[in-house]
Amino acid sequence: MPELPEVETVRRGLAVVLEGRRLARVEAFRPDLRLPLPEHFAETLTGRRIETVGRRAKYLVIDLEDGLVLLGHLGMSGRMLVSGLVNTPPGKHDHVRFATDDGTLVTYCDPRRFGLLAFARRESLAEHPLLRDLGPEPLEDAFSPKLLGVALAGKQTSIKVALLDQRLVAGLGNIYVSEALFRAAISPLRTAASLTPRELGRLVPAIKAVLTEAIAAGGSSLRDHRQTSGELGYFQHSFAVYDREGQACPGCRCDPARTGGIQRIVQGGRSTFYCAKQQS
DNA sequence: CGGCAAACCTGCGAGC
DNA sequence: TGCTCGCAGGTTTGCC
Repeated sequence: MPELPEVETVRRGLAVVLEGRRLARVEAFRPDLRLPLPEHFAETLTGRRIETVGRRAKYLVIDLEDGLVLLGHLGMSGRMLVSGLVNTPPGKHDHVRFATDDGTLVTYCDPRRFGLLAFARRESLAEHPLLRDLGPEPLEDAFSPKLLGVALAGKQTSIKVALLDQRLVAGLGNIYVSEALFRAAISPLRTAASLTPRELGRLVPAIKAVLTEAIAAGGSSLRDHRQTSGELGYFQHSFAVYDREGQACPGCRCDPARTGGIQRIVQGGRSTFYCAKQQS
């Protein structure tokens, strides 16, 4: 899955081929995604013109004519792949195909089916159940140390788990939380409410920087993420701590064989990676 | 409300 | 080769 940078990479790839095009043919091969595919999914979309391909948090937000909005979430393993038209049968995990009026095929593929496709209306988008509780976009100027401080106030959970809560800030996932906390030199074990203004002043720019750099790299490709072209992102080569248990952290000169290097712990049921020497 | 485990589903690598 | 186990970019639900 895709976190914000991966979804943004996919959004950009889709925008190039979809914006201004009309959907000539839509085929749904199975309806049982995380949420059932909407009734009359293909018929509703067929013939409609796509205006813009946007993003909110980890959701793709595709605006079509007449105020119809298609929401897409890639879950853990979802992909949107762009190709020329083919007449081959869909792959085992290809669930939906969208063909445009100029001969482009977009295939939604998701082996684990944790992703979803849903309809919304433009005029009530912010109130849609999937979007209404989302916190601020971390790359917008409004996402400031002060705003994050308010969101974290009173939270006795760890800062790691708090940053994964999409209601507090929207778009971070397991990779970029570990990476941002490393950059800000803050221990993932700290209580959310315990961060000082000074620390929040490091954390917010760290979040913005790591997301921005990851978007520029086309996201991180560990197992599933692909750009719409099928190419790999390459930000995984820039990880400081994620998936690097036992290795030396880039800021430490200490010998990982002696200090244990980067630690892996479990918080909220998910792996956290950090350097105990640099993060407190 | 908070916190945590389990659930959803498939695939892959490690270890035996 | 083949089995089991643990783990995976997410989110929701149910229980205490």
